[in-house]
Amino acid sequence: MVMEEKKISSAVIRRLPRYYRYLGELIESGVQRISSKELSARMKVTASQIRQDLNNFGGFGQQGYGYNVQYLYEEIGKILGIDRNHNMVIIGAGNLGKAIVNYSDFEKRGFVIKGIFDNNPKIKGTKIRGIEVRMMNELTDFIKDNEIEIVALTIPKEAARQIAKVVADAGVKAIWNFAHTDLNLPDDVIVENVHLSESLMRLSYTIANRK
Amino acid sequence: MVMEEKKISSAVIRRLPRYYRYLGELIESGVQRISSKELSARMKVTASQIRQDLNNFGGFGQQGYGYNVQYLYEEIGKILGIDRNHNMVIIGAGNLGKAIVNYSDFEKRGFVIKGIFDNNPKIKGTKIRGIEVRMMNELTDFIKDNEIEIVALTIPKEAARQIAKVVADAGVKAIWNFAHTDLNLPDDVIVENVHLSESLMRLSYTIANRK
DNA sequence: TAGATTGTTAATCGATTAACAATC
DNA sequence: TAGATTGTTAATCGATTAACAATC
Repeated sequence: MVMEEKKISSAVIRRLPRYYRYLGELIESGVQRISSKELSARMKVTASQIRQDLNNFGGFGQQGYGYNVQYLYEEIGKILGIDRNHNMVIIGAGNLGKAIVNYSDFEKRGFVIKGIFDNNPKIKGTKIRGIEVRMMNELTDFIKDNEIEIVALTIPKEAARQIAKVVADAGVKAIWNFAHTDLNLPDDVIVENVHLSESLMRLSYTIANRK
Repeated sequence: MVMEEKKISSAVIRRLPRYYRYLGELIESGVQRISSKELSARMKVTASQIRQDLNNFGGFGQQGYGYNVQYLYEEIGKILGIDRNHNMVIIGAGNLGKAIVNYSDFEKRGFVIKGIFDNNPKIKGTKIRGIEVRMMNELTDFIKDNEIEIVALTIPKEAARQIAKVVADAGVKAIWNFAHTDLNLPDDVIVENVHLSESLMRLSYTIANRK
């Protein structure tokens, strides 16, 4: 019997990491159980939405009680795939690349930075948080040898479009794209975009159009 | 007679900067006119959506012809509020703050970085792209004296929550928040979040759950 | 047991897509 | 004029909210 997988909407997926973050903070402050109503007040969403969202993945709560914070936190972690490690490389050792390398929380969540790549020979062999900076000609072999799943692109858009193809061919599963361009790649390569200039323009729109 | 302003949905606003980016690239490649059909093919959205989105703001096209690329680009720029300058300060002179300061495209779009603030006395008075690093005690006066509209927060979450209140009181219009927390501020302060860890978790979700 | 709160169905609301008359 | 393509209304689709029976 073939399981008919219910398709989870991207609206739900967008909210999951936020639930995870709030649950993490609840754990830190020693809260052990929470109702959808109380969580909804903190997060400024409806309790109904929380229950609907969670029930896409199964019933994690208990009638009359609410949700066990620790348990729900772990379950959402599993759903998000951060219950295991993901090997990652950063391409572009500029400020943005360095910022990602130095942000230790990613590693805590299982995103292990195995290498940093740049095209500037002057910084070849230098280290950022103990991780060696390598040149681009090593990239394809490095991806294969180190089972790299994720590539973060913090380089200009023209280079990003070109390198994206290279790393897709090398077999990475996903690209975390900070370049100000869309990447046209085969469907089996996941692309998650962080378009900072678009974010800033949305902010500007809101300034310009608020009552 | 009071104008009944039609509320623009956030889904539309999210797409506007992307239209703007594509139109900019069309201008660079010398394209002078484009139909919604052709643009839809490039952007991988429906032509119907493009026409609906644009018609929230007025009729920019011409039947039988399509849209004048330059004109539409400028009109969307006006809608996004980037037809004028916005003074900005960056709080946090770490790698992420530096990345923003050094990314010259923001300035090209009218986001003028007037100051950089940090709490590390060792870098007081140093310059990043010619802009002086100042200490936090100068912040409130600086915001008022320089008509700062936007504050980018690239500092840890605890500091971000505290400084957000300070700059809101100082009268900034909007906060571009890179800290891994939500900011609870009065409704008249606009907050645009860039939660990198949430972006990375969505990517991880997609890896874990793809067919 | 009584009260609380979930899981889930139904109702509503909003966004996207389709269709086509208007018109350049 | 004939062809192309917009602007806009109508139809569809999907997401959010409300309601409530199930149950801890």
